[in-house]
Amino acid sequence: MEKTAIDQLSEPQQKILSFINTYMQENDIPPTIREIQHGAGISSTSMVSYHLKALERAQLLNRRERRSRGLVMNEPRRANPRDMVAIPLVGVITCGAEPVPTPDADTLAETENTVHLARSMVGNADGLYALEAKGDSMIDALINDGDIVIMRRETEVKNGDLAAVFLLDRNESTLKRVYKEGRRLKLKPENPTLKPFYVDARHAQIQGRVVCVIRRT
Amino acid sequence: MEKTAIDQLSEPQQKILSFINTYMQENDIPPTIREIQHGAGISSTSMVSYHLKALERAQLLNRRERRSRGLVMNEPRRANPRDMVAIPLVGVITCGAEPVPTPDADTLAETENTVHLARSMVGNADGLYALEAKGDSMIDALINDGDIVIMRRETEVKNGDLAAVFLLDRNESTLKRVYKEGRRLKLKPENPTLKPFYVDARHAQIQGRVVCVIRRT
DNA sequence: CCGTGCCCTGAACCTTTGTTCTATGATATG
DNA sequence: CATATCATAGAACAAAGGTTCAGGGCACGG
Repeated sequence: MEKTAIDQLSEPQQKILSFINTYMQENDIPPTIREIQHGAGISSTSMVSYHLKALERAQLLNRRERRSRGLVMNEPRRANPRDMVAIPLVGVITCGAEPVPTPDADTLAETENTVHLARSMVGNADGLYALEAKGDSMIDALINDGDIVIMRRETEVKNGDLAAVFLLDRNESTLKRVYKEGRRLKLKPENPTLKPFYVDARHAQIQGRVVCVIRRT
Repeated sequence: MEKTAIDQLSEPQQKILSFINTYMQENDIPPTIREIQHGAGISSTSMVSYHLKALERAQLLNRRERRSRGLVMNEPRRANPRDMVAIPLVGVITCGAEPVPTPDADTLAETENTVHLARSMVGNADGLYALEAKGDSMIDALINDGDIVIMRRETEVKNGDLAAVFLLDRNESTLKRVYKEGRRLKLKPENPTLKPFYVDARHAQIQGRVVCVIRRT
């Protein structure tokens, strides 16, 4: 029974809470005491302060003392909103031929198409870019036409990582799980019904690691 | 050549920009002028103001006049941070037997595991829940062990939607593209190398629509 | 040499904003 | 009834915070 009884808050407190929420929706930053006062129809700043203390006791928000706009909402349902990453959608993976494009700074700057993901899904944003899969050729990586592949530009990967590998002798790139085995690489399709195969490590070049695959339907 | 040349900003301006970014990462709200002053090692508030004006001209940020913490970052790479959805991870899709769990309000409230996605990826948050795929049995839907499937609870779907269908006669559920054809349903595996098959519409029950599939590696 | 465009200093000014204090009812609580 | 406790009003204070101004140095091209 110790859950925060959001329903049995006094009416002004409910008003304050909902005002704060809509305000933050619109402005991205918390309101000031006086903005709350007017927005929630409270008569004085001291009353706002009074109610805020109550809401703080009820664990519905925290405050940073004496900082302007020092409200911090306690909403477990909402992740840290800053934790979103925009990933540039820089190109297309086609039949496997031609190297998967690895973008440079210029192409990144020109990209207007982006994919948004929570940072918790992809970690650090450095070197991330997104590719759209075209055609059925990536089927052995369980990737379908239209899927979005999130890549991180890297030249080395750990054993078992799913990576984009450019095969010099075939002049094509492919997405496979990579394992170093002496001076050759074992490339294992993501599709468990298919067999792995092997290439000379000197004829393969790691282009990036697959961080995430997304299929929108 | 009219692109915002982020590289040729003066050193103090770069410092200010990067300070604002780290500050907002940590605190969720923009810094004050004086916080910038100290954080970026600027000698006076007027200098901060001066540089902020320059950055504003360069379209790198906007300001709300005379509002405390009135900075608004202009980062095309960052979406509206409020547009993130937390989706409860309610269960597991196993071998296909037993219905895919469709959560009720209670189980939703108890969920502590959530998947965060940009609203732009999934649309409305209503009825969304997430399932983790276990085993290789979903291979014909191009879904692998460990993949996260984002579902929206629905009982009707449009032709061609990827949906979870519970087959009464086999007592199992499966993810397939669904097409109505008279009084039977065509169920088409997501894997283009496999053939579709047909079931009597009265023996099939739509449980939800697949909104998105996510593979983290 | 002079204007122009930066970058900078130091200070002052005034609004915004968080906090606090006193006084006043209303409502129980014994 | 006396006395806590809660909700409220109004005002004032002090600190935080945004803005502005007068002035100085430095480089560079006319």
